[in-house]
Amino acid sequence: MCAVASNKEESLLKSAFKLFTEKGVKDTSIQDIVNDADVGKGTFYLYFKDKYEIRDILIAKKSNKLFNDAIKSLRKTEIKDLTEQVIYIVDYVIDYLKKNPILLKFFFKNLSLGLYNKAINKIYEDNGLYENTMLTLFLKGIEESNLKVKNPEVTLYMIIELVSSTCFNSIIYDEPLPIEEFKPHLHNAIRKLINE
Amino acid sequence: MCAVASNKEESLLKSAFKLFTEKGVKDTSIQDIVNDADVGKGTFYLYFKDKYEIRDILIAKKSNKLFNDAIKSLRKTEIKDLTEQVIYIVDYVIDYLKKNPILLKFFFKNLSLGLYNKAINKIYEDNGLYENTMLTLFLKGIEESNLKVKNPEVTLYMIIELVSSTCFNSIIYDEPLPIEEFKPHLHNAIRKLINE
Amino acid sequence: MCAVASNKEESLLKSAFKLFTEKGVKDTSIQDIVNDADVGKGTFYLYFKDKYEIRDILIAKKSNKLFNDAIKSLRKTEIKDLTEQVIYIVDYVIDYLKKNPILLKFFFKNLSLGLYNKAINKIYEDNGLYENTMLTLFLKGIEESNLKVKNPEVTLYMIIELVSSTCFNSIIYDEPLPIEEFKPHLHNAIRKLINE
Amino acid sequence: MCAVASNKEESLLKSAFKLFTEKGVKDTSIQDIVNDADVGKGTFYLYFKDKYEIRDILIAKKSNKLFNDAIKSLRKTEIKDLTEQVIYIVDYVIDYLKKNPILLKFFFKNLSLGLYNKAINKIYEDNGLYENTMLTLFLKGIEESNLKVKNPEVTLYMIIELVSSTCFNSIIYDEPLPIEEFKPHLHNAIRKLINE
DNA sequence: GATGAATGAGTGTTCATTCAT
DNA sequence: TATGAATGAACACTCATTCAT
Repeated sequence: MCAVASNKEESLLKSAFKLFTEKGVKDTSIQDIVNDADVGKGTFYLYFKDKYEIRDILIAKKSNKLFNDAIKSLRKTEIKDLTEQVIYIVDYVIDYLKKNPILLKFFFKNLSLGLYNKAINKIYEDNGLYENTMLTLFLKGIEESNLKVKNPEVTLYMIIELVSSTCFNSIIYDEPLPIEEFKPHLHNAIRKLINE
Repeated sequence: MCAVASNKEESLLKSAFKLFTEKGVKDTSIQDIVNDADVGKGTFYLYFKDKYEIRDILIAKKSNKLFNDAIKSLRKTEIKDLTEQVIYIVDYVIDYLKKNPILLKFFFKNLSLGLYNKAINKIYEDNGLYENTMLTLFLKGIEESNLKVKNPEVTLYMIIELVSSTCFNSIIYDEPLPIEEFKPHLHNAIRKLINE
Repeated sequence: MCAVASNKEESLLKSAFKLFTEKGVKDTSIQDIVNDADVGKGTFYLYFKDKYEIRDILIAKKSNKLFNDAIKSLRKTEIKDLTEQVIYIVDYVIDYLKKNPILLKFFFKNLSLGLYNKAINKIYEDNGLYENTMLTLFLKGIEESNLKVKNPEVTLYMIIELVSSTCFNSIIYDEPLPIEEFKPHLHNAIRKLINE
Repeated sequence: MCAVASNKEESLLKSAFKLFTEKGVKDTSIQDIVNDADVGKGTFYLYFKDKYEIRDILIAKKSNKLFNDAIKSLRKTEIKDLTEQVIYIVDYVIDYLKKNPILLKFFFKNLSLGLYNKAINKIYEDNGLYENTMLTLFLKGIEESNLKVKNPEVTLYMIIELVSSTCFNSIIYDEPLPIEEFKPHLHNAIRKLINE
């Protein structure tokens, strides 16, 4: 009776995610996806325009979930300082991705974490996924604290880009340092970027 | 007298670069390259393993040239402060890419500016391209100055990743700000990251 | 009281005609037709075997209407000479198709005007559309006049084939002459073919 | 040493013709053609743009050959009267097609005999196939005779269209008459159309 | 070293048709 | 009667790679 997402659509998303993270988007064909989902090829086109639409939907859903989880977890702590809150979330995400390097590769190979990506944002909006973003958290945090951040959007943007572009190499290749050694530098950099 | 790269190889590199920046790597076939270079298709395989090898070689060569040019230009100025030297180079590169957005796309869509990328670094080494890197400049600069930078490699790495990941969107999409408005924030961030 | 064609069937015929003349038969899918008719896909198969059945029905109905209109219009004139009557009808049809080149393409690309086409004639019979054909007009005309036409069916057949095969190129491509310049030659040819 | 048409290209043309006449152009896929020709699928695209290019080439070649043969045969006769020459050629073509109804279908289903078709004419020109056309024969014939034909191009055009559109049904379906019974009517019609 | 004809696995996409509801 | 989700065979077309010359 209740509105359930079609089984087939769900299967396709599941299989696509599995294959994308296993073999990469480029090396996954639509044939692979429908084989794995055990549906007809035409069924794919009933729900998605092409491989890239399903990819973007997956990035939006998965990254939204990850950030929401991070924020939920933050809420359970006593951390009040905004800078430390940001660092907490960054660490939460890093730790999660450290344990899921496949997901890490999937995210980073495909349009960063998507927080500022137009195509992805479109999907967020289409699916009402935008309740608790880092940005709203950050903006509220600045209001509530007595921090003076000149242009908070830009600052957060720089932090996210810095984190995402450095951590990929650090987690995957231990370059320029293994992630655990790199973290303090990153925390330090974040503190400098936030504080005047 | 010295070993000159074969005419054919040179032609292929030239044509590949032209086509990659015109149409993108994905939409350039090996057929396109050999047609433009006016050599046989088999000849391509005499010099390169595949399309991606020629792409990586081009990124290494072109980015090396850009940085060398930036450093040469810096030498002609009177700037002595290391932080300002880094900012000068960053601006030099930004201004260059602003005028060559196609080159920008080519670099950024393909493995960042490549300064810390393994595949690219392999090529640097294979071709002895590593004389005047930003890193040696930076390290020397710190020695000569009385700056206290704890881990200069990591700091420079973070600066480069921050610059490259933010500037692409800024130059191409004016997001989160047009590049000229974004620059002061970037300069500010670089100053914070370098200075204790 | 009498058997009215189902609303759905009527809708499908209407939509199919619209789409066939807009985009051509080949480029119109059954999906297009049922979308336009606002009925379910399965409904199509309730009334028609496939796309080509609906096409043939449309050709039969539309060409029948066009000839009937031509004959009605002829009746309002004072033309008594049979040859001139045939020419009048030919011109009526040409003028109509000149104003509806899309319909022209639809007719001609699909089995001539259908007057002697087996599949189409089958439909004429199935639908009792055969009251006022050119053939009966022509045969009656010969009886009533004192013309000596050896084999009137064959003669009319040749005239119709001549007209239909030449006029398509003339109206659409102005080849070998624009239709208005071509008409006198055609009239002349018809006169020769009818008169001994 | 001498310029031979590639074996593969020749094979493809041969197989395509065989399959087109057996099953029709629409029901022949490129896969069918390359299977029959025993070459790789890519080889097809080395020589032809698509199915329709190979079709048009075949129509041009085959129809050119047929008309040339007809004219050669005419030269061996003593027929001097232009009208009778035209009728001779028409009969030659009809008789040939009567014996090759598959070729007949192939021609007629695809753009008439191609004498006035733009796409086909392009191929004629590209291949220098245009030495002895019916048109040049007809024009010369009129010059040499003392016939008064107002617009010979248009007249010949009408004759060819009349013949081709009527004979198809006559040969294939015996409608409106079997071809041998229809011929006299056709001859008669041709005589009327040529003579003032 | 240099060539380019030949290959065929692989791709994304379409669409007539079925059938459980 | 009416539906439309599901299907999968079929399609045209691409292109990296090979290899005989």
